[in-house]
Amino acid sequence: MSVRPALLAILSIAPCYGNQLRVEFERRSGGGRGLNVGQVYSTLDRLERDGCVAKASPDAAGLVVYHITASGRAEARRWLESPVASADARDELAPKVALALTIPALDVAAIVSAQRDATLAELTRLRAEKSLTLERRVVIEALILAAEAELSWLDRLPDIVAAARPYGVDTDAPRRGRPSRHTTTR
Amino acid sequence: MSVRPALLAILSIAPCYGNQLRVEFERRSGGGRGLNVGQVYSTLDRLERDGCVAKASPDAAGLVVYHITASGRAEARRWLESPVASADARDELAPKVALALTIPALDVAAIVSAQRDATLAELTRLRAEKSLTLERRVVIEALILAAEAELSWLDRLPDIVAAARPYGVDTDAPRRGRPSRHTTTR
DNA sequence: ACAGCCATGTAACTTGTTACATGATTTT
DNA sequence: AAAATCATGTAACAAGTTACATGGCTGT
Repeated sequence: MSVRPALLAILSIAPCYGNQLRVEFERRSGGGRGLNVGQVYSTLDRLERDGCVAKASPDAAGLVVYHITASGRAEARRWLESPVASADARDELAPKVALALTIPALDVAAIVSAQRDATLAELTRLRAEKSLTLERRVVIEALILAAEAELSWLDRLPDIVAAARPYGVDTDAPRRGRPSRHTTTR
Repeated sequence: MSVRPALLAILSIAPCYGNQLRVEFERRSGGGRGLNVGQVYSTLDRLERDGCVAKASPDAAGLVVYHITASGRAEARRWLESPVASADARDELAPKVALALTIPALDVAAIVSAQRDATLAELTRLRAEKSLTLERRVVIEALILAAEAELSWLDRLPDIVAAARPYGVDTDAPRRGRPSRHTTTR
């Protein structure tokens, strides 16, 4: 999953400092991807340069907290709400939905529904393609099967969520990796 | 699909010049990905720096032809023969197999078989994972469905190839995009 | 002749990745 | 006190992407 929009999405929940973002990223995107801290800082630099986040001076504990800006919040929402392009959907979609599930006050069902539409459209397009070469046919067949699997997964999502979260579990605010004496997150 | 090993694999068939590699790459990897020529040249620079290819002086027609070296050939073979890691398999595998199908004297069936073993092992591992968090469960489910789709595709491959290539079609040597008066490829 | 493509590059930029340096805090 | 971890960075590099400059060749 691309790092930049994901960090922005996490910052749209609550301000975070650098290393906290790494922890939250891994926790909320379903693991499977270790994120190097260094990349968090360089991504934050670019986000700040682009006016998506603002850097606060180190607080009493020496932590450098970043806040999201209005334009950053808009970019995060755009990313969350727009379907993943089917080309890179394979490794991009599931972590994104996992992350979306941890964001409060977000209509994940609508996002999933939009994604379903997009994937179905793509599947139709793929099936209609009159593939000429063997190579193309081979690739098309893989894309079709992947799109079908993606649809199955999208349809199965409500059950997975319901099974894991019978009543509604608090997954709201970012937390520190290890408790410390510093000011708590909120 | 990653560009570097793919270019190397093409060069293992026959020497090529820069723009020819772009054309061959798109033709042999089943389309779906336009490759910028600029990237071909910078990739060739790195390959030359790493001793994988050697640059010839411009020929009579002004074309700069690259030849693969022994170590480049070894790298290409390693890439072709080793299964794709399941993390990035989704967009990496199909184009790679498509490309492999266009390489003469290559045991594609063995490659596919090795890939099948790897994917099956991965699927078993995924199913065994005791996912704790909802996010992880969501991702795992997507990976399982994708792996199953991948297995279906691998199993269907012989039929696809047989259907498209009843007798055996020549897909050997790289060719120029447009015929020209220059020396032909071989 | 002129438009368009072929072919070779170069430059600037984005994203991702690893390794390292530094200091503070926490645990043992 | 020593070791491990937390936290903030920096530097170097790999890979991909786009845009542009240049010159030659081709087709109309």
